[in-house]
Amino acid sequence: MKKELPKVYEPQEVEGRVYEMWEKNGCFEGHRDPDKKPFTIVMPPPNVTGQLHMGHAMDSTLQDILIRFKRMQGYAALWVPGTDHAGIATQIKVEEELRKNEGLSRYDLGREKFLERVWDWKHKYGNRIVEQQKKLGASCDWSRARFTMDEGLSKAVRHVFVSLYKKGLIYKGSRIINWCPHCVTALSDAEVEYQDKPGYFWHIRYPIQGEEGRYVIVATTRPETMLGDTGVAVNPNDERYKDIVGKKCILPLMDREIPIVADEYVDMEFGTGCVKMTPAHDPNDFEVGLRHNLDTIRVLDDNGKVVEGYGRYSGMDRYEARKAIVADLEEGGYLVKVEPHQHNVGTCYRCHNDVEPLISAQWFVKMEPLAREALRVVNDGEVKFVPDRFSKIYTNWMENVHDWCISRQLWWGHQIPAWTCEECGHITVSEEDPTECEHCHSKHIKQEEDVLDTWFSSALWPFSTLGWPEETEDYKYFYPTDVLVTGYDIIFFWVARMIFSGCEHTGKPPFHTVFIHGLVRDDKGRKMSKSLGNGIDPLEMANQYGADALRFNLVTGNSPGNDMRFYTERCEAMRNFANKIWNASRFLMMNLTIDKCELPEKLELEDKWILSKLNSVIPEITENMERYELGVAAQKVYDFIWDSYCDWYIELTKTRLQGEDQDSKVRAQQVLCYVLTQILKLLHPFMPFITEEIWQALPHQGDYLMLQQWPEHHATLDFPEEEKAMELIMDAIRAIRARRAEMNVPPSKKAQLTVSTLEQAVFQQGIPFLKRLAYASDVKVVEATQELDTQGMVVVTTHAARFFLPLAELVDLEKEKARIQKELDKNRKELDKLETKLQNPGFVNKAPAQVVEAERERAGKLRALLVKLEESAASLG
RNA sequence: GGACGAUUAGCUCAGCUGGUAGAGCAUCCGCUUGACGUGCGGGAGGUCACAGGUUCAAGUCCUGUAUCGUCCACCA
Repeated sequence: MKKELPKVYEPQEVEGRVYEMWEKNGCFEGHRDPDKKPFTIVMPPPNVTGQLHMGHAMDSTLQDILIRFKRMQGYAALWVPGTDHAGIATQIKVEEELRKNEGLSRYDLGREKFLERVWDWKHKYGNRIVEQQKKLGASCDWSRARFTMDEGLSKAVRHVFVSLYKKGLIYKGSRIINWCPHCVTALSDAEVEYQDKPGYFWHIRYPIQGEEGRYVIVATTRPETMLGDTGVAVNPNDERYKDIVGKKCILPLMDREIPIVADEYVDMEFGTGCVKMTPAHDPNDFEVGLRHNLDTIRVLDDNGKVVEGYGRYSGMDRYEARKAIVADLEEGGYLVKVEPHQHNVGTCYRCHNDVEPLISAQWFVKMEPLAREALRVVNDGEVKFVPDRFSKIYTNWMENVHDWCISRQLWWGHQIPAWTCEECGHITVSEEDPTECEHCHSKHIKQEEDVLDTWFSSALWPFSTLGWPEETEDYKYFYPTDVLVTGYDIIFFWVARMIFSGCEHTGKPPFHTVFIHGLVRDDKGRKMSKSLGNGIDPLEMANQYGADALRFNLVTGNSPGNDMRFYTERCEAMRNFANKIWNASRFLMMNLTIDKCELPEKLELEDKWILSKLNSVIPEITENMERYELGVAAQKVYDFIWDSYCDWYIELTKTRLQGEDQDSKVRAQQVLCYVLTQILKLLHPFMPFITEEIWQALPHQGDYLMLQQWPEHHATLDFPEEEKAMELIMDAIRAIRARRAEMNVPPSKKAQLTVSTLEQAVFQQGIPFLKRLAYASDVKVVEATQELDTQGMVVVTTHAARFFLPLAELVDLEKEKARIQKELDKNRKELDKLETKLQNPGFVNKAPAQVVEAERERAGKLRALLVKLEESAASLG
């Protein structure tokens, strides 16, 4: 069954076709099988309107590797894909389009019409990212794809909301929250990004009432908030201000009397020790205000403008107002000084405008009771982070978590299922839309306008996608899921919330392992971003080098949880690797006369060597995979393929393949084919396309490589003796090549070879290999004790043998002596070190026996080598 | 102010439970060896940031220092 393959692997020609084959034949589907163990991964749902970036590519690749591996191991593997409605992100995008194309705002359209537009948008672009995932080979069960605003998931959201509300874990309250005046919505603490920004520290004089000429100086970074000041605080232990506590001061510009209170919160060392209190616009002031009964006066509206009633400041934007107020303070003689000041400013994670803390009526999830269990499952190891260090980040956050603000002043999302009675004011919260107030039965009820935080629905993702709250078969079989793969950047947003939600609503943590990866950065180590324009499109890379190469690039050369830099050159290197396998397979197929791929009864030395090596690397790779050391596993596959299989084994078999012995030829093919098949399986999770394509062209049983059994260790294929013998021959080949290279002897110039050794049998077997790979025209193996006429010979030495080549005319005798001397020195030094070690009773007594034994063996080899080198030196005179 | 990560070959990084320092790229020499020049063979290049400690043995474990980076934190 000879088959011609193109000389260069063409991923573009292969990938689409292979993917379609898998998909059409249901290879990705997860089947509930009572005889199998389930293995489930839910994909972190990308934004429905998003485009695939390198971060997604890495995330998906890692998940696909895991799921393919587990599938081959015989698990009922299910990878659930889907998309997120991404409240703010999507709404902003559609609003921008609307403004650009039609000059309209969402208010012009009204809620209903606007939402229709967003759904249109979703239908138009929602599938784009799905198609992009497919290009990378993602083996998701697309028939189970979900969207966070699907009917079923929306039902889960409502169920959870009602349930938490009934337990008293959701409440509505007027609290100080983070507000984005640009997005015009409340944000949760997690959605605020703090940035160090240069600013100023304005020192302002507040006159003390009734004490002519006396005043306090407060310092602020946001002078515009003074409009809402309702007090000044000092530390109760501060001797400087003891006498003024309880007095009042006059708020400049406003001429308002505000009390001076004493509160431990104030740091005496910092600034002037006097702090202006703006309870409506600062979380700390809010707390102080509560303790001292200060008024709350909100001075900024939802758009960040000064509200009515503040004269010329009203209607000004907060920054404009800041300027005006500072100018007025200066004019009024209240401004004492201005200092440059670096401070931490909260910004909106979506639009990066400064967040304004303000008091607003919002809905919250009470976190403390939920956090308790979420901490326990991680502390008790029911949920493990890989790498482990992220569990600390998680617990640290969870221990200090504040109540979660879940209402958003948006339209796109799950509308809060709470209805306020216009007559009695009672709030009815219900899974079904109510027709009347549950308290007074009035029909005049109105649903909350706000929607829920996007992360409220994503928090339910591991179970809502499986049909929960219904007790579906999928839910019963596949839940809890197994591994969650995601970047460290959304541990708080998402992972933490999934864990407490899973615990609370399903009674179980949603997964046992959180596999965290880092960010993909550009070649200079910068974050890839739209504004920098330094993003590298994964699809472009896949197009150019193949999805397999891209995947391999993304999974090797970095360790879990660490960021990686993306180098196009590495894609190229991986493309070359794919091509290498392709050509190895091509070579095999060109020589293929068998139609069944099974091992022969009789195995040659080199066959046993490769099989034994394969046999030992399989469990290593499996273990690495199971420990999420995917990069290490990939590296081992890479090395085995390129080094052991291609550079050595294939070369070793060439003599037989091109020889006369038909049986031997067939057996070589069988072993080549067997090992290649095993290799393809090991490589498949990493490079699914090319491995499947080659496998399909090889003799095989079964339909698809992706559904084959993962390779296992076979005790009958361990051949330690043969492995060692083969290594002796390989050492010889390497040494002879090195010598020839040093002397610039081209391979075409063959030379007679005499082997002087105590391992005659081994080297007898090695003759064909020495001929082909050490460029020997003829090989003579003699007993090491035999006297040889080595006059005019170049000698190559390994610990097992000495090799003589009649190439002396090519070598400078003096240089040769120097070379041998150098080698002698090096090895003597090495042996000295070893012998010291072996004479150390500490080492011999305390080190494990096998380590000591290994060192003894090494010393023995070195001694043998030294003896041979000395002989060589002597023969040169 | 806390916590964490990084520091290994010219560059980018691996190195799992301590046991003779590795890869890719770059570089140098040689090779049309009938799978592959997206290749083959050979070489050069590291006192594993620094200082202590534990150990028979430390790139690997512990303590501290330095530099860079990230996250968290209400310092006006």
